[in-house]
Amino acid sequence: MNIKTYNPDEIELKWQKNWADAHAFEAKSDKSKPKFFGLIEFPYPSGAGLHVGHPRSNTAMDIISRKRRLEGYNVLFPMGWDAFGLPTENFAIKNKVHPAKVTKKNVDRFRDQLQRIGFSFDWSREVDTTDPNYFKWTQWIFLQLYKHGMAYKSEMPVNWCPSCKCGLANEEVVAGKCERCGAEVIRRVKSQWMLRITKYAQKLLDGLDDVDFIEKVKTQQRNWIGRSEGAEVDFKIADSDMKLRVYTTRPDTLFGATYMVVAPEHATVDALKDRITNWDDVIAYREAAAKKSDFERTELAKDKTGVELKGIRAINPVNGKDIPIFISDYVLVTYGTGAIMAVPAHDTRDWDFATKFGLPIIEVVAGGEDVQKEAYTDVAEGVLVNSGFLNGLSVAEAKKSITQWLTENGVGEKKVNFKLRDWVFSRQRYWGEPIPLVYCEKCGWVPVPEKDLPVLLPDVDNYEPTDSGESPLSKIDFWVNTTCPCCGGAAKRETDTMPQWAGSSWYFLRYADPHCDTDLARWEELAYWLPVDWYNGGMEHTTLHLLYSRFWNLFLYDIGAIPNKEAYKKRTSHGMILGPDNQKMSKSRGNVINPDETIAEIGADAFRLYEMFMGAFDQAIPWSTEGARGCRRFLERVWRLQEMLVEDEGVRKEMEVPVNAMIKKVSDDIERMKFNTAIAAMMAFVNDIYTSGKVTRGELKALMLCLNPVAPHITEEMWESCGFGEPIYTQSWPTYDENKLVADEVEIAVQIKGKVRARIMVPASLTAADGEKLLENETVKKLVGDAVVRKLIFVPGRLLNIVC
RNA sequence: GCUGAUGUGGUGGAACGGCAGACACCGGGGACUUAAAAUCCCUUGCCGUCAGGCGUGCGGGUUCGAGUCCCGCCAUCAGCACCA
Repeated sequence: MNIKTYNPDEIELKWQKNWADAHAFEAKSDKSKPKFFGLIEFPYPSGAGLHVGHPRSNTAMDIISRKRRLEGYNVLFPMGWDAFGLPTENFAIKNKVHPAKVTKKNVDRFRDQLQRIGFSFDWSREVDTTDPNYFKWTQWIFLQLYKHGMAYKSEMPVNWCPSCKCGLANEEVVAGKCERCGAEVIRRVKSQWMLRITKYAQKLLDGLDDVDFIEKVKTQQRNWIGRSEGAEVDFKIADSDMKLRVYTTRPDTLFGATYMVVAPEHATVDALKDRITNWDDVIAYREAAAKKSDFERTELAKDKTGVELKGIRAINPVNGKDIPIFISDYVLVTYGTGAIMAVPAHDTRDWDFATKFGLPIIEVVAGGEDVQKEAYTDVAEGVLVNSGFLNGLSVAEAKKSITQWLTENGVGEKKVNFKLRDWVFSRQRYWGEPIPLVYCEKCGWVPVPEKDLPVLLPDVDNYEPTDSGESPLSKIDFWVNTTCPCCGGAAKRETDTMPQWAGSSWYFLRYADPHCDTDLARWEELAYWLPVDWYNGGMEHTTLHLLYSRFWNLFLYDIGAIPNKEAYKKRTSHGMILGPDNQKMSKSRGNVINPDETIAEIGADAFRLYEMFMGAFDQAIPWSTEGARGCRRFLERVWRLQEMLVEDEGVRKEMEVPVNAMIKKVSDDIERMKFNTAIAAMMAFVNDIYTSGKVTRGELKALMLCLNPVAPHITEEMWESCGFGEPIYTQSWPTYDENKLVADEVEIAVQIKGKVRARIMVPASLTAADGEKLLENETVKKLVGDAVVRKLIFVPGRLLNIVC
């Protein structure tokens, strides 16, 4: 047989065209088949093009999707573009082009790159968040949120990035810096649209119990939502009718509260202004605290500062003692009630503060060391002391008892708090979805009627951000000025746009029915395709996109807009690909690997193979150009199997175990995302064939089917040139025979007291009870010698351990 | 500080409590070549001439048997970080 040399360029382009012409990977409308919806995060089409990180997640889900198709599923594996966003806008401003043009160019480039890697996306369902037919529904969802009281405008301090000239969500601030540009974030009071995600805190938490997310994703979301159970307690202000309410998770320690602390901005401080004798100090402290950025506030965390509010005292409701009140920025106005009771004996921060200010430390939970030297915070052990009717109780019992007491006496109650904050949803930017509301002097905020959606962006030349913090849209009079849908009078459009997270918060729903113009997607399509069966993506989105989109999905379910409660059934995560120097890839380090160049050198199949073989899928791995070449070498070896092909449709007796073992290993490992060991199993199989000197058609077919999801082009080409029949994408996933996974004879290790002394061949049929028989084996006899066998452990197929 | 993860050859990494280092990369040797590349074969944890010994971050423990389980440390990475 005359075999051509392996030419990936040629065969890869050939098959990519074949698949496209045959619509091979389009999801079928046939709903009688079981469905599989595989999803990966749609990319932001940046000007830089794809990097080698993208294909890791894509290839993994492509492999799973291709396997599912062979297993008989109706598969939806879509791709789209999360195309609104700052870099495009900045590039457009700098180069004086419209962001829509930049987006189109970038999208085309991304699409070409993805197609060149041979992903089996259903391109007929491509979505683009900047397409008016798409963002019409993003705006529609916003209106539903608004109508259900889930969107509100609020005058509040926001995280402001002075470089992007834009407000940021809490989730977008990393260590006090802007997630995108790295500039120091400052606080700025602005009127912003907010989404009431806090109302869904409990549902977002509960939903995690019903889904199959990898544990670290669940943990991170739980921590971010930050539920805590405790109580609110009222402390009377002495000689007045006023009360100061605190939140505590340790109501059991109420007898140990020796002072109170309120956040500097707390309203009660102003209400008591006339009675505070050191008001100047209070003002000075407040101003100093306000000037600190969030970053400084955390940096100085260990060093507690504060000012006592002189002239006023609070009364501890449980024992009537009067105690001093301080302001300090270690208490946050945004959490709980913005005020705390301080129990220095059992809280580290209170202890630090009390020590610095010479305040009394009273032990109320016994069991620790000296509380004058260190706070005792253990809640599991420890017994209440110095606490009146709580004495002798455990912490858990005391919590229950005191909470009941507080409720009965009308001075407090049980309370659940969350760390989760509402979502700042306004951006003062041009390249985003306009918020579909107008402001009318007479009617207030009025939603744009749904029939008038989408609200399009005005087509103008100038959309630079303003220094005043207003959106660039605010300068475009013809767009801003409109009529009130309610009274018909003059009104102005909202000029803020939505954050980039808006479009990505529901895109998975759109894939079910991407061309629908009557709904965000038709009910029956959603009912069939959703939820997403398997969603793979980056850990960096755990508390951003993944949480936001779960929130939108839960909300849409609650208002009856969609049939599914949780968005994603299963979530997994891939590790990052690092540069060859083991550092995060970045332009400035100069360690970025370009996928186009790699594919030009070794081909898309080898590229895909290496992306999956390089290491454990969920761990960060440095790129190795040599390793990638090794994968090309493997494919060359596979290609040359054609020269060794013999006319035999079956599997040779001696190859039965290798073939069945490979099929089992590959089948199982793909499901566990252990792609590296699945590939290793195929390599081992190819090595076995080379050792045997030839390959039958039956053996080669098995290999082609197993390898196809990872290296689809070369396998289709070989399948065709060997005359194996219709293309692989129309075939079925191979099955294995349980009875043919082990040979008749197996090698086991012989150990004496746990140390390996020899290896012998024994029949595979031996069971654990047959250990005695092995003492008759010549090798074993020699090892044991005259010694008395005291114990014998035989693990069939593995080892014989003799204790003597 | 809290939460989670990780620690195995020169490198990436394999190992249901059962033969540590599968599968690769790099390196070494050989074959084929006028030569090189490609390819094929052998070799490749460390120490030792052999016998053998030592080896999975460190120290203990459980077990016939521990990379794996338990206790106590150390280091690295990621996320959160004054959340009462």
